[in-house]
This record gives sequence, C-alpha cells and structure tokens, in this order.
Amino acid sequence: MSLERCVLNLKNKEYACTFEIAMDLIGGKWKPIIIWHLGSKGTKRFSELKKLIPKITQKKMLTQQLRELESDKLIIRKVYPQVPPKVEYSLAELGESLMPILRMMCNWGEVYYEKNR
Amino acid sequence: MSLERCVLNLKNKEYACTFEIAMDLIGGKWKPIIIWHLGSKGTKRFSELKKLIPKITQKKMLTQQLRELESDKLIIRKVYPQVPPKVEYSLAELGESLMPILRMMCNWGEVYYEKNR
DNA sequence: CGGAATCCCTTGAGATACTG
DNA sequence: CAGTATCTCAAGGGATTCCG
Repeated sequence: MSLERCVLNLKNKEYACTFEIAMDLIGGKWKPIIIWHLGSKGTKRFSELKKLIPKITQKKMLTQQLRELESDKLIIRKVYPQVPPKVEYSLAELGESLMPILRMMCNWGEVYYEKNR
Repeated sequence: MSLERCVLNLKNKEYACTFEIAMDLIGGKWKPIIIWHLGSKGTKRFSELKKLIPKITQKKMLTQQLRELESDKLIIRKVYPQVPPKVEYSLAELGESLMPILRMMCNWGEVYYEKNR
C-alpha cells in the first residue's frame, strides 16, 4: 500500500502501485459519475444513463466507458433478448465498494471549492 | 455533495459537481504520485522528484504538473535566488488534506488487485 | 433501442535543443 | 540546476451514418 514503484501486473498491464490500478479503473472521464449514478439510483438502462449525463454528447463514449467498467467487474450488464433491445446496468460489488471513496472526494472537492471560490 | 449537475465555477472553469473539481485537481497523470512523495517524504527539489518518478521521461511533464499543483495551491514552490538555481517543492495544507484519500485509493486498489490477479 | 463503423480534428505527450 | 521552446506523431474524442 504505497505509491512506490513495485510493478504489479493485471490484465496484461503494468502498474507501479495499487494507486495506479485504482486510478486506471475510476480515472476514466465518465466512469466515476456513471458509478455514482448507478450507486445512488440503482439499475439504469443505457438511455437513462445517457439522460443522466447530458455532457456525454456521444453514445460512443458512454458505450466505451460502460464496456470497460463491465470488463473491470465494477458494473453488471444485463441484456434482455428482445426487440427493441433492452440493456440494464447496475453496480457490482466491487463498484459498490468505491462509493465511500467517491463520497470522500466529493467532500474534499466541496471544501476546496468553498476555500477557493 | 453530490455528483448531480449543478454548475460550479472556479478559475474560469465549469464543474458539474465537487467531485469533478477533485478529479481535475488530482486526476492529472502524475499529480497523485507527486503529492504522495511530497507528503510521505517531505520537501523535495525538482531533480529529486524526477528521480523518484523515473517513469516521467521528460522534464516538461514534471514541470507542467508541478505548475498546476502550485496554481491550485496544493503544493508550495520555493525558489532560491542563486546560481545554479535551486527550487524546492513541498505540500501545502490543501495537499496534505488529500493524503487520506490517496491512502484509501491505494487500499482499494490493493483489494482489487488481490481479487483479480 | 442500443449500439458498431467510419471519418476527422484537436490535444497530449515524446524527442531534441537551447538558456538564465 | 531548473527549466523553455519547437517539432512531431499517436491517440482521444467529436460528428455522422448505418445496423440487428
């Protein structure tokens, strides 16, 4: 548990420390907010997420981030085999365990904002 | 303290929430590790930091990140007016207050690593 | 509805060289 | 020593179109 160099391998990637792993998993431009929404509001469909995050102008970005979160086992993707398609996303356990950290960062950001605005 | 949209303004930038502020301040590629080193080992000179973070291949990157951290008031830059130049960097109070969050993320990354390797 | 595919342009970061 | 200044190139993300 340090930011020192020690070389960890995970999914064909090299990390210098466990912090890098965390940043790689939640550092994505939209990942934290996706996790936040799923964590605080529960299961959502693709189009619902898109509405919740209006700043994502493209479906490509949302799709990409969701796929990465899924492959990292932070969220669960459930496909209903029907037409028109229906896909639901929800937080996996690992994703849930991130919520306290997100809350801490929100709090810190708030303090920072109050001090510097 | 939420990841909802609410539009905060800080330094001519717009943020949807305080979390975005936090990510903007510590999300930089090298910022967390710089903060970590300064926080755990104390004041460092430019060249010492460069040695501590060998993955930064260029001075440009380190300089850039340090400047941003300074302008965000997370670190303190002290210049000694002498030849050859000597510059020391240390954590400001706001930077110190980030250390608990960095520790949490390290811990989380470690748990993730143990579960997924 | 929930994507995939393509094109395109801006940006980030590397290499190298120079300076007070 | 602690940076700046260019140049360059790969990549990230935007816009648009198409598909089961």
